[in-house]
Amino acid sequence: MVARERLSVRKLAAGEAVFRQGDRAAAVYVVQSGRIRLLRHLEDGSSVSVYVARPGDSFAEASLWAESYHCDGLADVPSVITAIPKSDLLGVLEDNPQAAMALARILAAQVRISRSSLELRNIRSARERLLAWIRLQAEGAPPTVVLDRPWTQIAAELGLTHEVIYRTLAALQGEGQITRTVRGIALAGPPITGQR
Amino acid sequence: MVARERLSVRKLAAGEAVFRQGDRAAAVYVVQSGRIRLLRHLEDGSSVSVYVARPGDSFAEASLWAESYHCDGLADVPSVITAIPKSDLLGVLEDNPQAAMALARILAAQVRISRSSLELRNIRSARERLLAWIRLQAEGAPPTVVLDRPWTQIAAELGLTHEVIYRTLAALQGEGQITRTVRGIALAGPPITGQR
DNA sequence: TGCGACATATGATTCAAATCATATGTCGCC
DNA sequence: GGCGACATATGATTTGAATCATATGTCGCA
Repeated sequence: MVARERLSVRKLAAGEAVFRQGDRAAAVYVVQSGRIRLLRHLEDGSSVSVYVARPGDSFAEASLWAESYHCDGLADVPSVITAIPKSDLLGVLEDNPQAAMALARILAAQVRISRSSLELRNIRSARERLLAWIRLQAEGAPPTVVLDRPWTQIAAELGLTHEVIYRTLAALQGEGQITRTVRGIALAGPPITGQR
Repeated sequence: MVARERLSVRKLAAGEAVFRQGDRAAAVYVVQSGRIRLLRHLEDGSSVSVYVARPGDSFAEASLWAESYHCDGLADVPSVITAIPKSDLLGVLEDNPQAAMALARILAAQVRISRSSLELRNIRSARERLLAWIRLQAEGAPPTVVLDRPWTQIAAELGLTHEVIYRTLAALQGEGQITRTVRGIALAGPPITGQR
């Protein structure tokens, strides 16, 4: 493990940036509390959310081999994170195979997450895309999924406008496919068993 | 390195499967020649191409920690691959930090690739999406990009129908934005410099 | 050499999501 | 407690990609 003295803790207000796209890559981070969103900017001014790190998650691991960050790291809500300086981490990883393997495993998981988003994006129909997303959320966590962010944000993550999301939610509820509460949503019908 | 005897070489015909979604995960692979496509199946019968491995690339690294493959591995063209049995590779990685770090680095690169596809998918307009894709291809490799697969396949990778791709190509060419040759495509205007 | 599978190409039509508009609801904060 | 920012919600209209149709071109192969 890295000596505790080297780890610096940062507190961030909602909307504050951990780093900006193009900044020199200096550290890998772990979320203590709150939520950090990685946002990539496109030339036309729009942006994509590529990852959302929650408590316990690390982010910006790729900075270990990159000169600069290739996306913004923004706090969605007030957050506390730990920064692990790049050089320190590289040192530990280079003579600790367990640690290096743990990192590889984390990265493999991220590949899977990212590919899942891609899979979701391949579903053309807004209705089916949203349903698939809800099923993903419900997997292993039924019966009611509690949302920790507004639908507007979820809409953007799904690559849909919030208008379609609200309309589709209304339609699905009308059909009895889902039931909604203030900050929650539940699938009707047999719950998904979390096998795989 | 893994003893040569443990590595088995497999030759695949075009269309042949290295493994199928759901098969027990037994090995990680390296492409010697040809091209292997990872294809994930959706419930509705459609599918997404999540990765394309070319000579020198490894694939199915996540199988190291997974019980079973979560996508098909299909040879696009006649291919030769090397299989590295999971247990052998785990053994090597566990007491060779350099190897483990190399794996982490490969995985970090895959995260970036996958996030790039996601970025591309976020561009709504077929025209802009295609242009962005061409720019990505052209990056560092100008002036003419030689295509090694038909537009129909590229269309699917981009999440567009081949009809729109052909129409958009025709339009872009008409505007003088691009020039096309039999198996090639070139951007008009100042070439992209490969800095980053 | 000729058949079959598939890529390239383009026209016509449909359709679903984006866009534009607008209203109400919620919540933090001065 | 009232103002402003933003989420939720829904209607009307536009638009661009999907779909359906069809034709020609290319290439491997029997």
